[in-house]
Amino acid sequence: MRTAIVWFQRDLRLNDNPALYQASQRFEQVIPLYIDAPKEAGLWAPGAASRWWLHHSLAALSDSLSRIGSLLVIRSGDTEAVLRELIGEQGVAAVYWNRRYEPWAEARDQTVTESLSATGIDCRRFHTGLLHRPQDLLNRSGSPYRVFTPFWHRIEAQMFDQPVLPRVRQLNAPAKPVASLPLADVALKPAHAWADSIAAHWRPGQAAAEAVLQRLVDRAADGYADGRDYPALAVTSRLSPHLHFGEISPGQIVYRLQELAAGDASNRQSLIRQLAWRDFAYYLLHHFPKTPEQPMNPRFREFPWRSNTDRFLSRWQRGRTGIPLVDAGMTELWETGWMHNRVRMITASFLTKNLGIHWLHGARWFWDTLVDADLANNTLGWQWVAGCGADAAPYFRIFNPVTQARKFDAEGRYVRRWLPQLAGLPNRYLHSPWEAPSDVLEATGIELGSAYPMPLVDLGQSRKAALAAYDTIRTPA
DNA sequence: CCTGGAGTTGTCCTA
DNA sequence: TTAGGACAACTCCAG
Repeated sequence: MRTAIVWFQRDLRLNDNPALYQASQRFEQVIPLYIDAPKEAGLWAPGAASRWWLHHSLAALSDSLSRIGSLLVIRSGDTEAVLRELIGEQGVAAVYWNRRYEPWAEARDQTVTESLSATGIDCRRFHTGLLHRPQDLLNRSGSPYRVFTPFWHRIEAQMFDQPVLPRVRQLNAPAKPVASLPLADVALKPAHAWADSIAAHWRPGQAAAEAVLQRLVDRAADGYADGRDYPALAVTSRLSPHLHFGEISPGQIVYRLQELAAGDASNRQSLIRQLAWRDFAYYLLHHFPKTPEQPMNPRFREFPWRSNTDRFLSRWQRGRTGIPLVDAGMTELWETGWMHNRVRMITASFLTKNLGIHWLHGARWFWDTLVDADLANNTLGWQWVAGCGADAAPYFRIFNPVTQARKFDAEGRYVRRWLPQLAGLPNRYLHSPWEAPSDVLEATGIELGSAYPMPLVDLGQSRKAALAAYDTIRTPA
């Protein structure tokens, strides 16, 4: 009986899973394995929200596997040591897995492959997490793209060329029992009561991911293209955490989006572009592997970020800046493990530009609190906002959170949902309560400085300070 | 080889 | 009230 290990990482699904599918076709016995080895990711070991998701997603995967005659094996420790141990126990001939694309993972997987192959183990890595392999695309001068639009023009025509594999319906477990840690023993689930709050908003696992996609297609992604900028509307796909953990593949999403009728072409196109952005984020991470910590634009190494961050940073983290839209966003993040995309840009712009705090502090907080925390997307997003990344926002583009709120949350539905203490304010003052006359504040019983803070900084002054700071690193004319 | 246009997500001032 | 211009620098590519 020939036996293979299928090593699960960020591909926690039975559908369209090439490593699992190929192993199930070629081997009589398959051992599905998850290895808990957070240290191997260094600074980017999963944060608290990711661990919560991972715990439940592994439970769902384990349940799915048990329905097809198999069992998820969970082990903890150094990846290569764990693999070797299991190979020895079970006389395994091959290890199959789907690639992940973070630089630390690519380096580790290369080492593991070389080492196991040297001792006669057949190691096979499959490509399924992205629509395009990062190393395959270069511009005409042979260097990596740094701007999204040319990258998009290059891949646009191929977006639909994605094979989708059938679900694996049966898996033979090895005759000899395989020891596994109980999921609860792998310190994934945070003890905070905080986890209960996120749990109310999400259902991890492949089945839920497919239901989310099905609903998106059924609604014909109704209003996505026009509505995705309005945080009070529930038109975004909310697929991001499912995609991050590979409960669904980008190929499956593209495949299903093709069903949308011609009348929904603009919604479909908008969604497909978002998947292209995801590919672009991984593309940049592959070609510029230091960017999770280092600014892509070297000039920003000299940028005068605020040195003492403590007071401002913690107020931002907990949504106590005194700017309602920023605080609403940070509250949504804290309570649900997710934040609307436009509000991510606005809260990030406020941290980096108005508070002058290094984008890495923001990236670290998002990393810990987002259920969809993803190294490529997080890095691209923060560097873009800070102005130091690829295709970045120009230095003068500083979001005014009040202007943005009046434009994208005109009725105040989003701010009132997350900051109920301000709900009584009339729309006119909701987004800038410090401008409300005292009789309006009294009538609504809101005391600025206690029930809700005064603004941490003056928006106009801090904007000017940011422009002056950016001026110090501009090239001389 | 050179040149010009265009580029996910903005703000503010002026006329 | 609203539209237009200024606010960089750089990347990529079509012509």
